[in-house]
Amino acid sequence: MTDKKPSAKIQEVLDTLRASGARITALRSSLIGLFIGSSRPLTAAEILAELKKKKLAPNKSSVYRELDFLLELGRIIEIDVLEGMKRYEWQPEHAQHHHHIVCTQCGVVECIELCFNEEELSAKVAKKSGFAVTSHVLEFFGVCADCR
Amino acid sequence: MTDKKPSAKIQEVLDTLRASGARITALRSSLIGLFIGSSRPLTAAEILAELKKKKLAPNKSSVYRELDFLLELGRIIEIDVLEGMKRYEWQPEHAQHHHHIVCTQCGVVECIELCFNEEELSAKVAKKSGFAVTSHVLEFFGVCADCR
DNA sequence: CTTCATGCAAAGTATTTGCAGCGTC
DNA sequence: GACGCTGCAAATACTTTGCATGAAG
Repeated sequence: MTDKKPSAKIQEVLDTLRASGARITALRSSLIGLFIGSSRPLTAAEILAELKKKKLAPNKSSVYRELDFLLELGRIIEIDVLEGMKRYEWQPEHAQHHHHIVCTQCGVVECIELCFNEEELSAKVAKKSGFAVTSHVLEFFGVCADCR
Repeated sequence: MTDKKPSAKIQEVLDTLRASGARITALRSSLIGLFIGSSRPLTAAEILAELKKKKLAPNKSSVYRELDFLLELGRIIEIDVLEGMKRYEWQPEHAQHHHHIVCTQCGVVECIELCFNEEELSAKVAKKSGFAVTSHVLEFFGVCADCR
């Protein structure tokens, strides 16, 4: 699968959704566009603000419901970097498991990929705890280059 | 420093607090006792319930304020395992940095110590992101032995 | 014209704050 | 008796829900 222009990518997603019986509404397509165009995870408040800029101004309930919808389909995932609110991140088809680093000064959140054996670590944890380990969360905190 | 009976340990903590000007109240000593006697991180609601069992039934504001108090002193730390509420964990004097595993069925939270080089990992992240990495959060999810 | 999606207002959950009174030292 | 601590009620922040209306297919 080759890379596509964002607009083509959005169209592809919308087509798939429509084919599965979902309606394509202004909120839905704008929100998906927003996610695809964003390299960072977004909060509900940020989404609301961004959509307002685009003259959409949906109700917050609708945004939360849309997030639930995309979550259930696995199109986005929920992440939590201890800010007291959740962030949501688009999952490209072959999304690689990755982590985030949060600037404790300005709050910016960036994605990072790590190259260490997380499988092995999970296996260790499973052995130690007796749990069947299904997932994990690993987030870093620090001060970004700009804030230093 | 040798191990002490919980009650002796509590007394020691209370003495230090008193010496620094804090008052020793029923809530304060019970809460500290609760933390010292618990091997797992607690939520505000759990604390409230436990104290009620001990016929204390404090107001939730007081519990939250007491948690803030202990947090500022570094006697407890805040942890977040994506439950929508915070957990608080007692920090023994030479507390070792560790992690948690949460059962996605019954919600039980256990502590685990990992033996892998987290310093090294943080350094890698710092290099990759350009951030000055100050801390990280690593939590595991799975199904506990009882729930399987 | 049938569902799915939306707006609105109200409720829910976790936590915080202002303030007057009480308890510890 | 001074000052820290407490209860209470109200406020805040984020998210969820019920219900009637609206729009996509």
